[in-house]
Amino acid sequence: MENRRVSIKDVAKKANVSTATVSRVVNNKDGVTQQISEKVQEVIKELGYSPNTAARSLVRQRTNAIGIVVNNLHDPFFYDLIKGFETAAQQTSYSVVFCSALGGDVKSKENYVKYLSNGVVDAVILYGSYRSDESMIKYIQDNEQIEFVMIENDVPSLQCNKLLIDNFGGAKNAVNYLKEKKHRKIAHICGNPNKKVTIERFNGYIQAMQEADLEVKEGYIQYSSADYRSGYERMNALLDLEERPTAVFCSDDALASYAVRAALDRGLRVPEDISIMGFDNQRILPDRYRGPEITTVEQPLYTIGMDSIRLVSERLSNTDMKMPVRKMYETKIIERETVCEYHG
Amino acid sequence: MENRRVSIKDVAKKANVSTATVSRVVNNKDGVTQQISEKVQEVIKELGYSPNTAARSLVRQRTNAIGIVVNNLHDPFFYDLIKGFETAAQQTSYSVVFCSALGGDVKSKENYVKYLSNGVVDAVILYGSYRSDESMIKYIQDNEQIEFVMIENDVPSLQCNKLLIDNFGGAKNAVNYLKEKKHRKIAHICGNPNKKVTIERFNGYIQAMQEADLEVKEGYIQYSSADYRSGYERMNALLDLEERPTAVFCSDDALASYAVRAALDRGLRVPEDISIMGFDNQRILPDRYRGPEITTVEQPLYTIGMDSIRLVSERLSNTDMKMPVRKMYETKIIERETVCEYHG
DNA sequence: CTGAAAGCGCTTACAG
DNA sequence: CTGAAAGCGCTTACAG
Repeated sequence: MENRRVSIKDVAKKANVSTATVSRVVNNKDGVTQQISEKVQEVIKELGYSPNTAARSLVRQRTNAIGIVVNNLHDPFFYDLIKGFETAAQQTSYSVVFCSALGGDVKSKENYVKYLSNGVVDAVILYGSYRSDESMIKYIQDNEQIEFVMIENDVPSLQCNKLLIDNFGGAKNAVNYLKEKKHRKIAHICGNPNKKVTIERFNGYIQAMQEADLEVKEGYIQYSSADYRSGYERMNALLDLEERPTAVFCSDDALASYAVRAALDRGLRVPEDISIMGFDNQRILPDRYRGPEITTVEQPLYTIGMDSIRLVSERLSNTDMKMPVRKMYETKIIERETVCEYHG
Repeated sequence: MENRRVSIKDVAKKANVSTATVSRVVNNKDGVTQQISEKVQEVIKELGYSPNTAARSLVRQRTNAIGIVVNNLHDPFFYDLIKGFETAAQQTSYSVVFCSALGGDVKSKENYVKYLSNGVVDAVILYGSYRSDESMIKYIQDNEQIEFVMIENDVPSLQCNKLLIDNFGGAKNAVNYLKEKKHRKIAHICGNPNKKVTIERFNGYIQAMQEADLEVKEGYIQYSSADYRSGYERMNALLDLEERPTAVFCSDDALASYAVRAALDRGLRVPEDISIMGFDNQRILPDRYRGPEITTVEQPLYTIGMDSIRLVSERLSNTDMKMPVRKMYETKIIERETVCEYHG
């Protein structure tokens, strides 16, 4: 900490050359005599010199780094996404850094976006869609000189790259799948009300029910809180209904895992007595869930993680690709243990 | 991307003041007329200016950021650690960024350490102890002008901060716990041979066995590969032994989860027929483990995550704390479902 | 209270 | 092939 870092000047002086020459050998530019180059490299090793990233970024107007920001990095929900990021990161020459805002802390998330985009990275990848993100969105809008990719957040006013998931279609498919299994009384437990995906999936449920001419009975729509644990009470509310549903589609797997617990705790069998379906194909469920494996809708997070980094590195090297990319990823039903055919 | 970012010069020109003045209002320094300050702020808002981090870091010789590097950020093993980092991060004014090297990729890890320490952060926190980390360690040695904290890696030659876990003692406690439960035939499945903790825990096992005058019988020590799934075969090898152990202490929970699977698959009951113990208190086990909950040794990763960030922010503001900190964290036995008393 | 100037540590035309 | 100089975008003594 105390003794100043060794700078390019130090090695220039010691090697009896100009800083320009040192810079050339550091960057492997040709036009330096073999002999001088060797001498310089020797001094570099001796002094343990390595170039200052901030200074370099400043003059190059390029950081060669990519930033990712999410909420709750610790959440195992991100397992596949992060793995995708890591895998692509390893294959690129960019350094990639992750930033995380705890909970739904909007201010902190916005600060990270600002921090990153002001000269610490060349591109930022943003996961998630909170309805409270507006001021951040506004900031991004005003700073379009950096590459942005929004994952799973379709803000119409934003001209940046978007990697989207077909939540609406996925939810419809879930309901249709339940319908194929002969269920008619299908309920829905909505997810975190702050997240936009919740609405998209809710709309998918409604639409599918309508198209299938299935009635959404009184009480069949249960609104959970931001805490997925509330899936437990919501399920209980459903089970208390006079006209109990035979299947329930939950907005996400964490919620579904709690719904299953509730059913099990009431002595019901899942899926024999009630079918339960989730969304996400989250391979790691919260709080040591050990019930039956949850039938769900998969979103391809691993692929999206990979694609986002690749997209950004391509765009960063091809300065001519100007139009932002917009891509929608399809979902897939994963059949497991919590849904079976209804025998009425 | 195309149109240059707005710089301090742009706002200075537009506001008819010097860049010095703009800088003063941006940094809330007093000595600027109310009137001028307001004018400048107006222009800043209008132009959407925010200061460039790289430039600022360069002149301040301070980045106000902390970097963390781990292997396999996606691994749910990090749940508590990351949560600790996040929590402390939220309470500090530093920006914290995570970097991850996939697998045991030493080169990539080293590159991240270099990248971060060359002017992108003021301190780097490093988790983990691979025996292959030597060249990285050497680099850190040569660059002690930045704050480093090594978590769970006691490199004697390094003069940096160290937050250590008492793996040796924890392993001893595990064996003693098993002994209290009347087990005499206690075997051990070693962990990833590339990690130093494996050795420490192994040594703890040996030492405790000796002190308790318990025999380490032929075949009682099984060496797993770097893949925790090999816990399965290692357990089978143990169960094939003529003199079968009645308890096995595994080097980590992931390994233990596979050991349990192996026992269960052979029709044995856990713990009635064989007791199995892990290490880590990893709350999320791999591959949808659904066996009995594993009795284990907890390492306080949440606390360590918090402490490391706090430590570093303190040291960064108190320039006089020169001696690096070295702290050892104790472990704790967590009793769950995979160990019971032996009735011989 | 305000600005001109130096400097943080680099890179890169431009001369020679 | 090599170096002097300008400049990236800031901040901060130093004058005034």
